[in-house]
Amino acid sequence: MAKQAGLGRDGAQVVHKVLSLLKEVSASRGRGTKLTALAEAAGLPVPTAYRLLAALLAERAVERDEATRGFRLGPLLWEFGLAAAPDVDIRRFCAPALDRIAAATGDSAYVNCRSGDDALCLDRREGSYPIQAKPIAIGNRRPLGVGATSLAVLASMPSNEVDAVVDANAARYRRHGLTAERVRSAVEATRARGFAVSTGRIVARFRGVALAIGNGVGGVPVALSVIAIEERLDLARIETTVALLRREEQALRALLASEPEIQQKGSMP
Amino acid sequence: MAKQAGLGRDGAQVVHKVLSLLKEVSASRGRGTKLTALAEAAGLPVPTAYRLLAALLAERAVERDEATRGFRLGPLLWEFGLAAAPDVDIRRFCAPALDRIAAATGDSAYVNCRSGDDALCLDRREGSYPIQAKPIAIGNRRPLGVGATSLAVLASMPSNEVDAVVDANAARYRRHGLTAERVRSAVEATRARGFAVSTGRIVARFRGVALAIGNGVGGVPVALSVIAIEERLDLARIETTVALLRREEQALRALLASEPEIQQKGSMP
DNA sequence: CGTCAGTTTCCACATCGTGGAAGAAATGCG
DNA sequence: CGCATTTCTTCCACGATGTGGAAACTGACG
Repeated sequence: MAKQAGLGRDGAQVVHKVLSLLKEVSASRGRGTKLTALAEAAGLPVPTAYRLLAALLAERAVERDEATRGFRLGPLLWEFGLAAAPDVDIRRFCAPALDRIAAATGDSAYVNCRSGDDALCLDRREGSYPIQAKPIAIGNRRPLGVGATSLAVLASMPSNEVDAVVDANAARYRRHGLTAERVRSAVEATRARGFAVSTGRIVARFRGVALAIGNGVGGVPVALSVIAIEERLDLARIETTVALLRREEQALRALLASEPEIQQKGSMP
Repeated sequence: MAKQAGLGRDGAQVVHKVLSLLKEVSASRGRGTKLTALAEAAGLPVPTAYRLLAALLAERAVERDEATRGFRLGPLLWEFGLAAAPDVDIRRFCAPALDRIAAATGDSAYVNCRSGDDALCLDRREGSYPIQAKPIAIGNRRPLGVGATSLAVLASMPSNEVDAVVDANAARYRRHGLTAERVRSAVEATRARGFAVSTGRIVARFRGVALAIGNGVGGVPVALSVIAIEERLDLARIETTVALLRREEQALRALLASEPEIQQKGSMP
């Protein structure tokens, strides 16, 4: 009753439900996400989510941690991933820069890219500093605008797309203690400032700074970031870190400009 | 009308249809598979396949090659793959062996594993010989029993599972010029012989020999293979190649026995 | 042993997907 | 070229299939 759109939608809404669920399953790292949480996050009634997840479970598209009863993505999706090598390998393209950033700062460094209405963690390097921020693992996703890296990605997109995405995500922001309004002004602030910092307390006690790579890599919005505990990322350190990020960003941008078409068909080695 | 099962199946059959389609999309390499072919292979009416694929297209789960009108897996699935790191990294485990095999023979070497009723190409090395067999790319799948590598995987499985799989695949074998009968006797022959050779002409002018790794890696049936043009793989050469494969297989088996739990959580580096 | 959050089953209802058929496009062939 | 053939896309009446509220169940915790 009262789906979301009342207009002549094109068929196969189940596909959308299933993929929403899978996106939520891949949203967080660790021992998996509980049924109830997934259902709520995907905007589905619990029994519906249950039925779909049960079907996905039978096909090995998701797994269930017997201890915590949490769902994670299953081997079938990993297998599909093998066959679905991306046309532009953003990950490989950014890897050297990531290495240098993590080495220079000693903190965790991340690359995120846009994936629909989400930011996706493409890669990560752990620095040498004893207290590491690992709130996000490779493959995790969160709504565009939630968290420093994600916000940097969002802010680098054309304004009309930003509007569309923020509207689409409006409901999801609540779960992160945000609103569409706050995200919109955070985008403004990011653009004015030239880089992004964490919006609110996404993960307590951690702070991040992030910088988008020009207007994307191969048409896909991308951002680099450094995340560390609050105490460590004080104003002075933010300044140095941003300078470092900007240097790497410019280097990557130069590379983009020189190479006619960034390396194609990267497969996953 | 007359689905396949008439019994009180558990819900969400759409999930099965969607995943069948995706499996077929990932079955073959190259510029993508045509709608009609996918529909037939997945056992769905064309309009149904069309609707589902259109929905998947809108969500970036599949892409369409504008030139050939063929479907391939899309970036969303690659992204899911990032988050769905397998518990046992068979690929990494077999990599050194693959390297050695390809180097020693000069031909293409493959690792396949079981994935449901399919064999999945996990990894591949190209040898130095000028004429290379590349019928199969990483991530491609075919029904268990079709092709040397796939047959070796199948034959290494317990007999009751073999029966179940062959029954389930019966309809699909036709599309490869095989029957359940022929596959069953090929399994017998493989077990008697100790290794598998290509069943019929899967890919014209090529021949393969394959050997399963004991009874699997971390519970998953796996096989190694070498594929070359027919002329090259004559009887004498088959003997040498099998000996080489067997040596590698024994080495891997020894490794498995020594390591308590083969490397966990391999992610995809 | 009672409470509660999370999970699973149930089932009457109607929505949503279904697939045959027919209309468009694209492709092949004479 | 223009007709024939294949492939793709849209349409739509039908009813099977998925839906989701409610209720039973499980087991963790106090």
